Amino acid sequence: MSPSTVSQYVNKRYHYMGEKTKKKVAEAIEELGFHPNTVARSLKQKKTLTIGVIISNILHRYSTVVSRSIEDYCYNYEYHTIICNADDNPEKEQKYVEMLLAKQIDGLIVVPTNHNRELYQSLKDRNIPVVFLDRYIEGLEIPTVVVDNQKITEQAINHWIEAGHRRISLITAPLKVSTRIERVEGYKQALRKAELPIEDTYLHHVKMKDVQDVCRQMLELEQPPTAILAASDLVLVELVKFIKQEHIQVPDELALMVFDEVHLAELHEPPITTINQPFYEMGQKAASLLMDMIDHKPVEDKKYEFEATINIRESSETKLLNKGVL
Amino acid sequence: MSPSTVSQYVNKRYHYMGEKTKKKVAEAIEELGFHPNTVARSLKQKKTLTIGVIISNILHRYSTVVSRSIEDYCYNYEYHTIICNADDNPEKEQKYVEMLLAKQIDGLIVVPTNHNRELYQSLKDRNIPVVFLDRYIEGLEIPTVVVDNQKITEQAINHWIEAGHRRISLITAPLKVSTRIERVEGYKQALRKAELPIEDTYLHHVKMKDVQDVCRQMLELEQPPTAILAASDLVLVELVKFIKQEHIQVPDELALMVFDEVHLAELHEPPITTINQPFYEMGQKAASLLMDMIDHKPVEDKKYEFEATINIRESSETKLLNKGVL
DNA sequence: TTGTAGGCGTTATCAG
DNA sequence: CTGATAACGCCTACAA
Repeated sequence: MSPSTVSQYVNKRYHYMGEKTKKKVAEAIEELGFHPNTVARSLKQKKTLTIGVIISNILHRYSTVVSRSIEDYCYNYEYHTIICNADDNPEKEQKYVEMLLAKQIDGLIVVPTNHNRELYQSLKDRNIPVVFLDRYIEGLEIPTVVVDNQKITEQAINHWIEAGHRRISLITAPLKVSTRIERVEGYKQALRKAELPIEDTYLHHVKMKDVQDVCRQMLELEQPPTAILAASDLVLVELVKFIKQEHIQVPDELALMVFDEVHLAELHEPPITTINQPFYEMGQKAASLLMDMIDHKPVEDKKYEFEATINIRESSETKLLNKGVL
Repeated sequence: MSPSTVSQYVNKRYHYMGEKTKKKVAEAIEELGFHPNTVARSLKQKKTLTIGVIISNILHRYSTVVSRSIEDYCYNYEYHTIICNADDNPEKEQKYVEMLLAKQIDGLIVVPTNHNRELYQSLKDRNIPVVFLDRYIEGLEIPTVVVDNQKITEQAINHWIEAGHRRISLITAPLKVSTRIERVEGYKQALRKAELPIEDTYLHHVKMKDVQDVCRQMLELEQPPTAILAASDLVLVELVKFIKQEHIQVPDELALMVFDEVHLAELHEPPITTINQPFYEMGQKAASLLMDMIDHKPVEDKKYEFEATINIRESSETKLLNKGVL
């Protein structure tokens, strides 16, 4: 009984193999507790049946959804995923990319930090199948699965403008990635179209540790905002801490909205309006695009845009305007 | 310039190598864009510098903490982690174990589903370094990092008994694992010591989708409970939904406590008392034990117990007893 | 100090 | 239908 015969058997290429041979092999495998070695197989076949996923920051709830979605998709295709958390750190991102490539992964899904253009370009040059998720990087010709952040933000702000709000704030993390920049753009666009002024005092892009500070600054303004849009669940956590501490009434004194559905929003008193991005579907799409690239099927290098929706709850529906402390 | 010279260089074994040789190698590497192939290296060295982590259910907040903790630890040791989510499904758990072994991981950290004894035993027999986390499996001689769930639950229930509560409820997921069984035991023990009756109507181990139902059942009792301990964040979510729906006043009508710190608890109105398990430290410990096993250092096959603590907040501090609707 | 040869476990190819 | 052989890319001896 030769290695190659066993190999045939293990890989179910035994159309013709003699019954007794099959049986003998099966018995031997059982008896010796033989388990094929994926590493050797990968070396020979130059395929690992594994993809890498680099998440920007696992603390965001949506990261969990995305990684879960991709894993689910791969599970059905007998592909495996290695999930890495770059922690919003370009160096860590680079290290992980190199590690994953050294491990000969067949493809890569990245929520890019946006500070590694050369790295991204080199992936492209090396012909590594790559799909970006959530964030678009200008001029790189890499398929990217995103939401139209500008549009949905404009809609959200419009909702408030139509309800009579005139002093609307947006708080986001630092503007390092397209997602946040587009949200700011949508915010400005909505104000512009309504011919409202764009006040620096209402528009903040700060680190999480500074969110409560800018809230306090706004609270002390002569004309504090009557509504705040939090650009992520992490911003919301800080915002809610502040609101509780200051005993601010939502929505009467201050209206709220937040990007991404989290339990904290749904179960807050009052429930908080959320902007929902279909991250599960987006993860599936990214995985499916990547599989196509790996199989050398043609894939367009473009933005694959998904629709976000606003789930209106009590927190954004101010009843009596111009009565707020903020 | 031969492969071995390059290998020496890449592995930094160039104490004696001639300066010009070093330079030549470095240049060649740069020019050809050479990247060592981990797969081939692993095959030769029979070491992948990778460990597998199997999480029971990624929906629990603590799973995120644990996987993050292990990843952090490994990052410093140049080890990589492959994280798998068994979804509380023993079959999935088994499939992942086999996959990870086929990938020749050097060790395994598992939050076991407890329905794969044979599998666990076979790992032991095959001499695969394994560490269990959060859940203890009787009679397997595998190092296990846990919290003393019985003790901390007893303390928590005692806190309420001392405050005058007489009708205390515990809601947990089905009793498939040691963690939950121990919590029930601690609950019973506290009641027994206080010579209070153990009522089936107050003690529930049900699936998440049934949590609201048992809450409703309890609400309709002649003597509804005055306090409920939720045995996980997932139970809490269901419980809070119910409480909001029924407009139950916490803590005046019903006192609350929950296992595991989550934003929902901290930021709930009123803030919810949490039982905090040091999962980050536990993850670090599990990783460090595993590394020791991989390095063939002696590791005791025992329970490594960590202390949980109770973070008392408003939700558990009923002011006026025996006034509740529950 | 550098180069050569053999082997890690698997599979593809081709001869028996 | 089955088995021998080479090769995947790297590393370790050992030889030069």
